[in-house]
Amino acid sequence: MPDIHPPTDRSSEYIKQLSIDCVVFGYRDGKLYVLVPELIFRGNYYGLPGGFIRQSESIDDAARRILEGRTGITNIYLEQFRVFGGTERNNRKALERLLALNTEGDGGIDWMRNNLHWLGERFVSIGYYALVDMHMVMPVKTKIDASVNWYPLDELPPMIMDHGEIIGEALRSLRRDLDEKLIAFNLLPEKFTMKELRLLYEAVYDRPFARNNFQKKILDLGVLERLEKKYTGASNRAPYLYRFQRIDTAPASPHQLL
Amino acid sequence: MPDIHPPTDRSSEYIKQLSIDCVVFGYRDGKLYVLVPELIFRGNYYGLPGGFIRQSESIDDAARRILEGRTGITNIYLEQFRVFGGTERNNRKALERLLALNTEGDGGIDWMRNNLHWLGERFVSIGYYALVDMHMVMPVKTKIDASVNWYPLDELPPMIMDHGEIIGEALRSLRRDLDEKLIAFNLLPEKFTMKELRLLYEAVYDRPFARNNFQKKILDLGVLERLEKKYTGASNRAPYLYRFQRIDTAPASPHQLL
DNA sequence: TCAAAAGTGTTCTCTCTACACCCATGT
DNA sequence: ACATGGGTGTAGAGAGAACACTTTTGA
Repeated sequence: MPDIHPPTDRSSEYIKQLSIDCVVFGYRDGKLYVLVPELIFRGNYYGLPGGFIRQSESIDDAARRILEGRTGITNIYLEQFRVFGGTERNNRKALERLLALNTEGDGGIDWMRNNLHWLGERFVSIGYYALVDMHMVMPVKTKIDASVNWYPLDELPPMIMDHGEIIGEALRSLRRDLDEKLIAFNLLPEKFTMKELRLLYEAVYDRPFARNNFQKKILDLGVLERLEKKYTGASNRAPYLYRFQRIDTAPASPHQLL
Repeated sequence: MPDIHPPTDRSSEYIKQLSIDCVVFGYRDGKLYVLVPELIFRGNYYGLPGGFIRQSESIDDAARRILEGRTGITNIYLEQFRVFGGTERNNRKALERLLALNTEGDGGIDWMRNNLHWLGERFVSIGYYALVDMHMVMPVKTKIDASVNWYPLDELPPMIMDHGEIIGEALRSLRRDLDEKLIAFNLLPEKFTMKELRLLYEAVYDRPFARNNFQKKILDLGVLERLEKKYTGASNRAPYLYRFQRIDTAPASPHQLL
């Protein structure tokens, strides 16, 4: 079980009152999903995966470390999208109440109780969104998680604090960036059909795209490589598989090309 | 002389290691300007106007407070655009060197020396850009400024740390937002001619816009109110003045309408 | 009457959209 | 053969760019 690298006695190892919250997007079968851990408190509390920033690492590195710990995959596509800095972003009272209701000596609970002086302060949080291939992710619990699961965007559990709003802002940013930065491919497996890509776009923008026009628009971008056909056994024409165009011999993942 | 509200003995009043840097854009005579204070150190050091976040205020409020102190105007259009969080963002060595070279007991120098334990840490900084009507601004020095002046974008002085990069990112964000959010009017006086607005666009995007097409595009937005003509005394047709459309009777500044 | 600059209209092109048609595949 | 769904082409609508022309103003 990975550590979320929280403050310990050496809490000065981390920047105080500054956190990172990550909205991890995944895609499967026509739906966008978000990776949401359930907290160990009794009573169904859900919060975004997050963490803190070490004195010796950049905020981007911190976000990457936090996400690699939660997803088990490296080289994640990450985008900083907004800072949340309202004065109401303080956990002390809620934490004290929850800790009073959760007295058993669970590791995570103990840890939070020991670090309440730190965790109970007002936090400014930097929002990152991540795009991952859901099939590559094995969600990993930290010691403060009861579980970590994927939830469709339209069936999110009630989120603590402003984490619901953070997801909303992440989606707005994703919609703004998807076309411009050509990052949709980070949500798909290496090989995919045009229909899969189109359904992904429809899931992100929550609207239909005309089949033929979408194909033309995407192919005209000139970033896809057409591969072999995909025979599914269905009694219809087999679609081609495509791959995001890799530049020369670089064995890079898509987002590094941009 | 306003205070920049920095840490004092009661440094716990502020969030540590977290700062705000502001890129204040102004426009005049076909050029974009940025408000840049010169620091009191000998040797021409220029840094963005910035400050810190009180425990009792949101980051947006902090940015507003910082800017109101520097410009003397309220109701400033503000946009958070990015966080800068590299590990190299640490002033200690540079500060110690500068303080050693500036031994006279100036108020600002003393204050920095007294707060070096605080100011010398690594800082994560939230970037805001502001759009103001240059003619309304009376730049105000804080105790660590030697002067505060407007500089055209293409004649910026050498900036400390990563402040040059911050300005570049602010401009990129401004270019992305200008059309989408209809915020150009915050850079102009209340009444302006179509040519002034067009020259502003040309300054922001550093490219020409066709006169007639620009006029059509802007008027088709339906947000401008045509006022009386502006007689300049020049021997040519007098242009109309326009005003950003106010909604009903609200005496609001433009950005509040969005 | 003229030059300068503002206002306005027209055409051309390019892109996006909608509709149509053809092709491959397994039953 | 036929239903199903993928690939491709074409005509129409709309946005944007280029060009032209008219109007106003003060010398």
